[in-house]
Amino acid sequence: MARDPSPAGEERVRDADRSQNTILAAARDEFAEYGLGGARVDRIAERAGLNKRLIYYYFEDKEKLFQAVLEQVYRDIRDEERKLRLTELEPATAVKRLIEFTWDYYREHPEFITLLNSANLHKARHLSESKRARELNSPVIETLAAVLERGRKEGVFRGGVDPVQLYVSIAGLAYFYLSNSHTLQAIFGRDLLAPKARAERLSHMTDVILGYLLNA
Amino acid sequence: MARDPSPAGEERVRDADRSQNTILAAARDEFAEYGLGGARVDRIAERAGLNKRLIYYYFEDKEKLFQAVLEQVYRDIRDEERKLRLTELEPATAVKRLIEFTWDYYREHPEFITLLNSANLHKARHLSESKRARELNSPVIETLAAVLERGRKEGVFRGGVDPVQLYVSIAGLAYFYLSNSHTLQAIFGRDLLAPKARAERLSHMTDVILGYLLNA
Amino acid sequence: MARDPSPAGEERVRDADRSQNTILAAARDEFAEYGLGGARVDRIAERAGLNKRLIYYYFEDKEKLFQAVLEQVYRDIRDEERKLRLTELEPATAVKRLIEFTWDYYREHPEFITLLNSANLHKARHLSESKRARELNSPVIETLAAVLERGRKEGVFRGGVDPVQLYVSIAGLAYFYLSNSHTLQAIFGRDLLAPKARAERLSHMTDVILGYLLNA
Amino acid sequence: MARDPSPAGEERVRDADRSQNTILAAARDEFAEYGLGGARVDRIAERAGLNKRLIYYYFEDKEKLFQAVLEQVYRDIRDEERKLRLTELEPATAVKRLIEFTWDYYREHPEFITLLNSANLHKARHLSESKRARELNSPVIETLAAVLERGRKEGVFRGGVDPVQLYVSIAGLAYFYLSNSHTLQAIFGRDLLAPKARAERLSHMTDVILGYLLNA
DNA sequence: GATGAATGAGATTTCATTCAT
DNA sequence: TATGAATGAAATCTCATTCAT
Repeated sequence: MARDPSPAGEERVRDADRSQNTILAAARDEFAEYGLGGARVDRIAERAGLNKRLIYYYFEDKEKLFQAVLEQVYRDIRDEERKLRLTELEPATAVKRLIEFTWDYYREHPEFITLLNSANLHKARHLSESKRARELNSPVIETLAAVLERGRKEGVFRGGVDPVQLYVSIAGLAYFYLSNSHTLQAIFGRDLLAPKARAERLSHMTDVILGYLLNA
Repeated sequence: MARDPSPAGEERVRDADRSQNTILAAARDEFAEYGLGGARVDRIAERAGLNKRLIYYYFEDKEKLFQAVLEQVYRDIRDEERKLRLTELEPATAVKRLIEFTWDYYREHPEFITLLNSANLHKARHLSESKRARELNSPVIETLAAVLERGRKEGVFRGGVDPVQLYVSIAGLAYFYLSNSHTLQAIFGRDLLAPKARAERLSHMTDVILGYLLNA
Repeated sequence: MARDPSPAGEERVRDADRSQNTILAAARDEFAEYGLGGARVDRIAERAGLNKRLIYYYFEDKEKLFQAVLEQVYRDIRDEERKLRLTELEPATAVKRLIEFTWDYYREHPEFITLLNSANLHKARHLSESKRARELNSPVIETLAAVLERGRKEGVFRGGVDPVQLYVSIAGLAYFYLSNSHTLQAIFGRDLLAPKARAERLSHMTDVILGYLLNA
Repeated sequence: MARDPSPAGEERVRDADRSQNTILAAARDEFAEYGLGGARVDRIAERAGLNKRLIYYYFEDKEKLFQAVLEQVYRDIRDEERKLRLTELEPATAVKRLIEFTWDYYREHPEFITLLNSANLHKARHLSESKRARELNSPVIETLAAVLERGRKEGVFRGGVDPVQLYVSIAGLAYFYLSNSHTLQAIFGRDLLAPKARAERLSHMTDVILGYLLNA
């Protein structure tokens, strides 16, 4: 039986897809490391092992590529958040789980933090111009609302807590520590990313949020 | 009597100082708006209304200028922190005061936030190379330690609270909300900087921190 | 009866011809709009609704395509000129007819003008390399010679008029006005292509040529 | 007496002026030879013997440079036209003088022709955007009007001749022959720029215009 | 005959920096 | 102290063309 030299249509498509994804991953790393302004298209091509021209072929220009990267990293975190299944846990456990998840995700995806900072430096123009911005809303907000409500009903949580505010607070406690770890270290002289320091931070964050939420 | 075309020594020095400060302010705005990578030396000169060459004359190169800007904005916030006089207040009031100060300062100095983000994107290299990094340590840490200790002694605060962790947490609650306001708005569709939203955020932050600190 | 997926030979040939003509028309428009240097192969493919590769398949490269376009537009005008039948008219009427034809043809085929300008910018290299250049000679020259001779014999036209010079003059009177209408308009502030202005130009051209030719 | 190493202020200014003029001349030649689309900024810098960056320093970008070139060549021809002093001549001599001038100027400045063609290919956008477009109006129009009027009064010229139409016609007779000399040659097989052919063309043009203008 | 993916060379433009005074 | 002119290196992006079916 002879080898078929012409691949099926789907396979051809997959090649284009693969190239696009390779570029996307390379771009994500480059943008994360240098920011939008400091990123170099040449370096992205090099990282991807693909011709620079192909980047323009698929993504039009640097700005659009950045937008594509942003959409991608948001989709990634949302996918993970969707897997959390917080409603199946006790309210306090659910909140603890969310704090841990947030902390771990940010730690394991430092690119997410720098990319978000870059996006905000540009006033999130790349997101507001995105047609998919709608889909990027966090699925956690709704689950967290349910968790808070259940906790309140069961008498363990205080009432009147806005789930968006709480979500932002949890994020903020983790984000600031990790995003600014270099300046904090330069100024305080502590190694904030040493295992012990990291454990202490997570513990502190949990104390703060639960200390606030739990009824005495 | 002939006009003297060359100003006296002191005057020249004062001019030099003024030029330096003008450049510094222009650079701060430019770096804040575009980040280190996106900032343009030409634009800084234009903002300052001074010749580009002067920038190199006084600050050697773009990186050193960025470093000078960073040191300056840190000195500015530390100066303000020093005016807080938290020890003169009741512990809970002192903490509330610190939260409000942090929130207001970040709000009124958005350039501080973007500059810090830029510094961290570059792994705070500009700070660690600075000879004045030592002076940039926050005077609040020590005062906050005293406040926490007094609160604990008076029985109003829980014990075992690390002042650095708390300081970072307060900063984080404010910083993340303001730094990421553009992406948050693009995704949640809320205007986070409307007066009402701002008041709610400050109120929530205070609730979280005091809820955590105060004994029942 | 099974569907035949491959069209019959003749059909395929007809498809090929059609594709070639589609490309040719698209290329003519593109070259006319942007010149040889400014034309984009991508845009030609887009205009033709065909794959870019086909252009190379049929025409080898951009230069050869331009050459093919040039030959085509010359063939087109020569075909129209052949339909004029000037010898069947009175000499003065024949000349008037030629002036009107020239004016109308240039007006209705602005692409002819810009293509000729492009060809001349490149020193007509695309024509001199063409094997069909011979066929591009105007059939009008000979008829015009006959018309002039008859007019002279009948005593209505002056003698000693070179038909090529006259042909070029008629063309020039129309061509310059239309080719340079944009700059003329920018400078004189008149709208040269308004109906009234157009009628005046044709009238003037006829006056000039007949004023020159006709005996008193 | 020591050489003064610092040139006077005016001399410094002249250096910048000289650079600008050098660039302008180089750009004029390049644009004339290759058109706007085909011109290369690199080649302009090379022709000028100056750093490519300087072109952007003085002229912002390629389009603005083209605009500056256009303004310049228009100013040049207008300056020459102003020197004509047609009103001092007999009407018929004045018109002959204008025809000769137009013919000679176009012959000696082939760049003017190709630049105008380029400008028109771009719909004279570079002129209409120019603030100096007003100044580019030909001074000849008014003088020609006076000449025509005087000729009519003296009974040598026909009446009712629009000076703009006549100006355009004279230009057209010369322009078309020279602008399209390459295609004409490729098609007619004549060398249109040989001395004899040139003399014949000028003679023919004069015959046409005066044949039209002069009363019998 | 027809096509989407890919590429190398080169285009315009940008930018930090230095020169010359 | 201050400045306009000038530059080399490198950035983004373009374009005609070819590859692989």
